[in-house]
Amino acid sequence: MTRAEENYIKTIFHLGGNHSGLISTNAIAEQMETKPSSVTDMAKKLAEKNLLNYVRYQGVSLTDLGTKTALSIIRKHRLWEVFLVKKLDFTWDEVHEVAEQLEHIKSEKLIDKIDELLDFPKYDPHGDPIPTKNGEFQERDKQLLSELNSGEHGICVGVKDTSTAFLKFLDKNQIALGDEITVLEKEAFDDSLRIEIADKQLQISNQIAINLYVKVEI
Amino acid sequence: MTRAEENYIKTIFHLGGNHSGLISTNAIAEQMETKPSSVTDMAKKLAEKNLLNYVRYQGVSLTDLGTKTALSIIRKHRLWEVFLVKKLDFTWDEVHEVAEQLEHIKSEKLIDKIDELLDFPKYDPHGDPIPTKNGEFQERDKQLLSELNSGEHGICVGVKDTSTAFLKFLDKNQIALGDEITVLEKEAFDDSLRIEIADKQLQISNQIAINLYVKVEI
DNA sequence: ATTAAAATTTAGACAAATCTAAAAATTTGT
DNA sequence: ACAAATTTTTAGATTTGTCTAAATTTTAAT
Repeated sequence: MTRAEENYIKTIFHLGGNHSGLISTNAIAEQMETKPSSVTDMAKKLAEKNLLNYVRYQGVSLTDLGTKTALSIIRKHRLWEVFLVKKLDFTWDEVHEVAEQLEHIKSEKLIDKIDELLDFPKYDPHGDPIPTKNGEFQERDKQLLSELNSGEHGICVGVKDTSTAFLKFLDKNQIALGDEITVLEKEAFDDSLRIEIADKQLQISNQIAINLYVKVEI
Repeated sequence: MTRAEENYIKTIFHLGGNHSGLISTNAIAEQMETKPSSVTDMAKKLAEKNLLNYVRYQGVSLTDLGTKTALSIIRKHRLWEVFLVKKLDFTWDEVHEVAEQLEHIKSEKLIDKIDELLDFPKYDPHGDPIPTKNGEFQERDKQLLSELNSGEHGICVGVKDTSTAFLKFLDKNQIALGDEITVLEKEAFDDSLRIEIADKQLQISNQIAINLYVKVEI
């Protein structure tokens, strides 16, 4: 597989192309910052290779082979991210760009050894789950912080937005994965939250709360 | 720089393109298993970018910029090789193929951190020197085992042939970098050698001796 | 010094991945 | 339901890196 093909497969997976519905040419083009006509060309090519189901004028979905391929690429991406943070002291906002390159390295032995070196991590630095070698993919039970009500609390387990700006904001405010967050008050007017984290109180906007995942203790 | 461009620059460096003479189109084509006409095209392109001096019908040599670029790629290649052997338990015959891919990853921070993780190694698993970040490149004082006479001895510091076949042969015969080798007898008829290594005696052909580098103690 | 052989370059073609502009199909609004 | 708007596809062009075949230049031989 070429790098371009792998990038299409990965993007389609992230857009939900394995589930019921079809993903539109436009949606893919927008996500990949390319033109719909380019997507059409590639869709035909990948359908030919049995990686996609492609229905003209309707969109695409991943075949089983396509899904397996996507999971393999995502596995590599996330393992490399963990490697960069744990072994090379990269910060969580620096890893994406480099992992985008490393995910295309072709060597099964390499990625299995990296997995072993890292002691088989289950989540990447942003809290996203790492598929196993067999393509098993366990989505963590989580919800957005914005869905919590006053008095409820949870453990911060991931971010939705992985932009540098957002990640640096979290660092600055000392919000990290694993921290316990309690919602003290929810302001009805703008949906901002007053939260307690590590014995400190903090006021955060809804924009922050809809990009932080928490796991609620039962 | 594209991957193809980087591969040309690296190959030209290995063919000695920084030194006095010009490297022929044919030599490059043969080394890269491509056609001379393709090399001509690329030579023009790289000359345009000030990486090569290109004289029509004569050949190419690297400019200072080209040499600097080549050293940067070789540095990455060799550091990744060390990483694979030291951190991921690859054998020295397995590393080349993967390092050929990893050397093209674009991130200065990444390779500097790998360098640091490995504690700034000076030589790769085949005994080849690793250029510094500034492109300093210290060739080790070494000679071929075949150049030694009876009774002389040296430390094994590198291999000329890095093929799997040769490296596996060395492993099988327990010849490793750092071992002391003494030439007991040189057979004039076929230039084969009887050597002593780690208190064991071994008969090796000239073909082996011309591919093993040793450093002679003064 | 010519000529034959070898090496090198040019010209034209191709595949991959992309684009623009025009055509076709689908969706939406009334 | 049907015209308008939107989406998608097609057709044709472009770039990168490659190839083959023909032409050119250099080298080697007598």
